[in-house]
Amino acid sequence: MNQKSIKALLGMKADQQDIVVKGWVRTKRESKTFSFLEINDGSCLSNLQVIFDQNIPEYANLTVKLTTGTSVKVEGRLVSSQGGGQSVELQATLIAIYGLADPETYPLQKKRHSFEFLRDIAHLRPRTNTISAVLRVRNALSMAIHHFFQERGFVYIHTPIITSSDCEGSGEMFQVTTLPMDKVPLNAGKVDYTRDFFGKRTGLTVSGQLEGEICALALGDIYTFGPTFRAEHSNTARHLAEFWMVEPEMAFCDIAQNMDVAEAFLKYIFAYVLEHCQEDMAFFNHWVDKTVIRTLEHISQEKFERITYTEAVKKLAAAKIEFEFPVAWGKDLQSEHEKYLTEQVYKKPVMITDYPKTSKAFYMKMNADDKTVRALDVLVPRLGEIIGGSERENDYEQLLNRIKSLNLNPADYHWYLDLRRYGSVPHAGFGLGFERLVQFVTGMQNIRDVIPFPRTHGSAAF
RNA sequence: UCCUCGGUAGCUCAACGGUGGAGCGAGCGGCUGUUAACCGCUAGGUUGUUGGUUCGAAUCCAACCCGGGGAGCCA
Repeated sequence: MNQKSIKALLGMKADQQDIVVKGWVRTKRESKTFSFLEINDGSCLSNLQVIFDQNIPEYANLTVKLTTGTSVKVEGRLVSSQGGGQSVELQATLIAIYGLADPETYPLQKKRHSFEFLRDIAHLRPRTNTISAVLRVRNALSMAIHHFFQERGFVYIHTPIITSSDCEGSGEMFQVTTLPMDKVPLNAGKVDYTRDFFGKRTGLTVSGQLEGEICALALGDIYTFGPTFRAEHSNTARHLAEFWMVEPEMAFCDIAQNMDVAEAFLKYIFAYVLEHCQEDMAFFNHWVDKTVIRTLEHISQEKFERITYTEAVKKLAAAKIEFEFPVAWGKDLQSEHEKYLTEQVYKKPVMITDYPKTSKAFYMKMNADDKTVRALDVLVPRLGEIIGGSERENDYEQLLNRIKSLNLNPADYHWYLDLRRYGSVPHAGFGLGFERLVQFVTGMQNIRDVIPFPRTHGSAAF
């Protein structure tokens, strides 16, 4: 027997004998002497139409048992379809059931469900069109990211998940401890971390950047791609407590080259997914956001806008519309400001650089004006910030002064400072929120629907 | 964490102080190369939880729990 994925079958010619398909029933349309099944095996969005009649064993029994969600093996012949919805279909000679799905209790129905409802049944939602398409696109995007960097000679680095370095300013950390929570050892009234597993306070990483810099200053160009954890009480459609982040770091690289890489990176990925996920992307374009394909095609060709923070503030100050939050140099750009720039003024991704030093992290390179740092935010329409990065401060004295002026303890950063004491070079990098990328590419509104098992404040089910 | 809207049948919603309904889904029957199938019938509910106001609460009030949207923080 010739076992095939549905994806492979749908590309084959009719009149193939002894085909075997295994998958799950999506719907059934039955009549007295023959019935239709639609089978999905996850290999692609499309279902395979199976036609079976009373000549196959157990026909009457099968029409009762083959309800939505049932897992089956179908043997038969691939024939050209007489109906209009598909070119080929499987004329079954045998249907065997692996597992039933009681229609009285199986939550997935042959109708549309809200994403909110599907989140409550996250163990079953990958069986839906939208979520399975998301997961296939997610997979393709992962591959695109590796392809892009590997083609350019970047080395894939695995930075630690458990870390003792709190990348200051990157958000609250989840603590990692083996100390007994009901009887925490104390020393002079404070938690005695010398008795903890690592002998010091540790947490889950909020960024692999600092370790990435270590490796970039030895290997040249590197990237990380791994899970990241932030214990923020964020409750929005674009925040997760556990998410995946891509962080390239490049030695002998300044802010301008950093922007070049970020732009080429996004364009490469968009073009890749348009080429490799045509069926899934057509689905998103039809059912989720009717502009996604046009937007991706447009962006993968257009040049990204590049402006400084100061120029952005001028643009906003000249805007004819009234903002809820007033614009002034030195203040952070609000969501409404970013939306205005990407959606009203430029209608494409905007790269903003040279932010006031007060609103950015300590490790960003200071400009000659001593007021701004070489930060880089890449903003996209609808979502806002998808990439955040910078040229790093590579001057030892400057970095030490920044650490001190922010009341951080230089001893905590001794190895980070060492990178500037020994063979320091200009270097730069950025972080891409992987789930935000999936959101942007698919048009999905809520970040919880582009990761198989979302972790957010107050929710870690499944 | 703040603001805001919501929680009623398996799902999506209506009823807005006076005996809780519809569509879809499900079950049963019928019909047709069907494909958002179609036609008929049936079942399905302590209205998120707890307390309060009232002769009477899904409806008004309070607290809590859960969810959506927005904000902040960021990727």
